[in-house]
Amino acid sequence: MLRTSRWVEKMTKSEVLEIKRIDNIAARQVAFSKRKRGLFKKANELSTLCDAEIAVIVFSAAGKLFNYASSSVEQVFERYNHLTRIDKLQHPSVELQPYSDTYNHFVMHKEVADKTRELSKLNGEELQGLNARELHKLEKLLRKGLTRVSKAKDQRMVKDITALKRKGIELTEDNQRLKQIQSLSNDQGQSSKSIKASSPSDCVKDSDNNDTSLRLGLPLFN
Amino acid sequence: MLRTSRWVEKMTKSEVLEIKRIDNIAARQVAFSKRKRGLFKKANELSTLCDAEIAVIVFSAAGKLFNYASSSVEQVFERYNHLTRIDKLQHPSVELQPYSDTYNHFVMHKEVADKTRELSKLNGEELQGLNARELHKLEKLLRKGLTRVSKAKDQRMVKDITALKRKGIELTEDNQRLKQIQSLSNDQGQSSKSIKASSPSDCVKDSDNNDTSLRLGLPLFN
DNA sequence: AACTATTTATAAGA
DNA sequence: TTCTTATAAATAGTT
Repeated sequence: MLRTSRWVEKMTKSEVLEIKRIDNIAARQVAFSKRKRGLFKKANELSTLCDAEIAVIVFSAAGKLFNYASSSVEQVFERYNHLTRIDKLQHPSVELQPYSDTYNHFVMHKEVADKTRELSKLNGEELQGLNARELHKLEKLLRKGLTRVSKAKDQRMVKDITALKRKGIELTEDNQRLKQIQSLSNDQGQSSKSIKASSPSDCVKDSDNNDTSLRLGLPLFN
Repeated sequence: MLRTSRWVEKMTKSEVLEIKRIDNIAARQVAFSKRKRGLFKKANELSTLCDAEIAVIVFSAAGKLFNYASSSVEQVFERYNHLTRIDKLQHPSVELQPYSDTYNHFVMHKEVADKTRELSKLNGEELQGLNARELHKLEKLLRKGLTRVSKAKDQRMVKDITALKRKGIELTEDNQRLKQIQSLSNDQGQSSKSIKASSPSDCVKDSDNNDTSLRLGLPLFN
């Protein structure tokens, strides 16, 4: 009798405390506040009692961020990424699950997705998963690194182009002087020859290069 | 009497349940296992009941990783970084703490360090915090993005340089022809004039540029 | 791992 | 939000 009545009582209670989304907004907010506090307290106790490094990140339904960490969230992130990336590189197959905890059934199906996602990221393909803001951030990072590396190359090339232009100007000037002199010569009686050859390459090979010629030997890419 | 005895009893118990590191290794491991399970359960309940997105990352004293996440750890990381970076950029001063939870006293001093670290990362300085693997990955990413963006610029500049060189060669050839013609003229009796002016710039302004001159108007950077 | 005594968390109500 | 209280849940110690 007593046994039965207690069992019925328990069933009734467990229905009340069923773990599913609380529909009443006010009740949900109150529960969130209380349980969040409880969760952080538990995390802190576990960390202290058992010498564990813990981070708990919570986003409320409204999107507000709360967190607890025994050290710092960033430090835990780095440690996590470090470990899982090594694991993922060493165990790319899903079967070799390196994790074992009593809540694997919550985590398992995510781990599969996470691994494949992580791997494809590592391969540098499939950046589609990243949102616009993430991509923007990546782009800015790329731009920043790009700037430094390409600046050196640009400077080199600009220098080359400047030198070539300067040489070209000098040559043009020389050319014009020569033409002037020639026209003076022509005025003095000699008939003119066509300045331009039919093909410039005709005489490239046998031209020995003096100091105004354009064999600068600029290394474009080294 | 009863009251007093219960109070004394409670004091004794509370000493036993004091939150501090458990020295006995076996007891600590058992507690870790039990409490980790409890923590993940609480996290799952909070997530389900209150529609919250949660990640819990736990490193045991031995360094083993355990985690629970309502969605995925990576997803929560991204959301966290997303939010905190915006916050940190908008509120660089320590006084404007955007977070309010009951465990701020655990988190506060870390947030200061985290913020400065995060900011300096965004500024592209102090990449020292990243390990070799991270840096290598970043480097590869940078190289990849760099390749695409700088390829266009390179092609443009190479084209410019090639064009300049070609023009220069043509000019040199013309120059040599002119010199040849001039030497022929000199042989015919006229005394030679110095080809080079004292300063080339002397005649730059009044030279009207013909088709072989070097006013190409190449846009190096637009 | 299972049990139990006890503490702790928390839902409901104020 | 905070307090109170009844009750459920977690867990330390023990087996």
